[in-house]
Amino acid sequence: MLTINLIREQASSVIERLKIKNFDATEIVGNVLDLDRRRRELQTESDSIQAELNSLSREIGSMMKEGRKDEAEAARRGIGAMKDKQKQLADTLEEVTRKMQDELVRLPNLPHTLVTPGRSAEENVVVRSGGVVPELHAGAVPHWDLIKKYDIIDFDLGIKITGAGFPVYKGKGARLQRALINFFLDEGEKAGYREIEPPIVVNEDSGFGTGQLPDKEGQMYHVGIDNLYMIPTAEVPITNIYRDVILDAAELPVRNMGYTPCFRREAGSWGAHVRGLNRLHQFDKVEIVQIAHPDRSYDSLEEMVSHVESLLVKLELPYRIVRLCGGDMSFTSAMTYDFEVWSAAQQRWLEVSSTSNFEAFQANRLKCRFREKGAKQTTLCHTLNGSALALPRIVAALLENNQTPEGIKMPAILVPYTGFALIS
RNA sequence: GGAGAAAUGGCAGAGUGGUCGAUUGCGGCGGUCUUGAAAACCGUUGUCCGGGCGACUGGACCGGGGGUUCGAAUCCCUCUUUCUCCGCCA
Repeated sequence: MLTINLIREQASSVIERLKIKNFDATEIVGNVLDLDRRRRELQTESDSIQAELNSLSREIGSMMKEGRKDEAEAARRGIGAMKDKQKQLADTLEEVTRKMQDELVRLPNLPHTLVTPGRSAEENVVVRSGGVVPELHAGAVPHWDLIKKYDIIDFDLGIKITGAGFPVYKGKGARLQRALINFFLDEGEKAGYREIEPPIVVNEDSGFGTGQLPDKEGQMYHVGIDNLYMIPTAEVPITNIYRDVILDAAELPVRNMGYTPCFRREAGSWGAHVRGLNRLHQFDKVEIVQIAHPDRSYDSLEEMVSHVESLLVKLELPYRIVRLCGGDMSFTSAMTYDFEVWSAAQQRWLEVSSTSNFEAFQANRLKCRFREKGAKQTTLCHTLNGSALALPRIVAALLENNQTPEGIKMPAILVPYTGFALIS
């Protein structure tokens, strides 16, 4: 959510910058400004009547104390009309404030000035790439065939137990999951992230704090009986640690990470290109989260990008890093880097990480602030997060790119974690 | 799941209808003293929204929401959470 101050002070620049995201904000900004003006007028009026009521009540109090009962009674009778007026003003104020909030949450975050315009993923900017695209042997197949051949991931069993999109990992397949999770967490710890094991269901306040609610309600599994949501990413619980928190500037940046399963309903997104591990309802992911000082949040973003990149290098996967164009960015992001690995058997890039700076957009909802030493005022923090990494497509790429007639070779870095060098 | 008790500022803990945003202690910050530190003493110390160039000033908040009243931290309703006892249990 953008701050009202920003809109009040820089309305035209807000509208201009949102055009990069192909969003016409003219009408909403106009409504917000009107409602804001209205809100402040109402508050001024309401406050002054309330002040008068408060002072009258105090007078009545002292009259009672001094035993001037008749005077008190008279004053009491005169107050009714003023009370009604105040009640009405307060109600209107509440309604106008709520309307303004409703408008405000419809505005996407402003893209950073480096973000280029564009309509779709084709217009994303490739920042750099690395790794070597492998030459596959004749008869190489996509991962959905490999997992059957070696009996390491079973979709049919998942369908039996739960439903489509809930795979069962078996034997070396399960061991590979655990190996990757441990590898990612160990690397994260070396990079200065504190490990968190959060709850994987969250309440409504948390869903609102990171922006999943109310908009993306349908994307989350909802446990109706207790009104809890299954997390779509560890970003939700880990970022919400800092909801309603005021940090010291010296603590920034805060670096946390966590492994969790992630649950996504992915309503309506099934079809071609989502076969096998490419899109699931439940998957594993290690997420890194930073809370940063606004002046240094882009340093944090670069640091996170380097960290994610180092993981792909160590896993010896061919990858590229793209900076999303305005049209491909999420509602909440100010700048996003996507990481894609080359899937040799599918002959396409698979997105394995999305690393973003949300600036103060999320922090404003979360009320996550910091205070400079000695300062009276608080300022909104910047929040950032990135996948480091999501497992399924990494597994898909590892299986496909490393397949040989003898079996699937594990990258050297993983062998101590898996306990085997070959899936055969 | 059953019965009872409770929820107040960073923490501890007063306050049961009338200048209470809230006594006090601890912690934090600033100062005096000291070569420095400690101790002692003095001062200061919540958040949010308005008005004002500013000095300053109005309002809200005592777990959340609603109600009674001229007036609510204090009374009533409701939800949530915590604690104690019983039951169950990885």
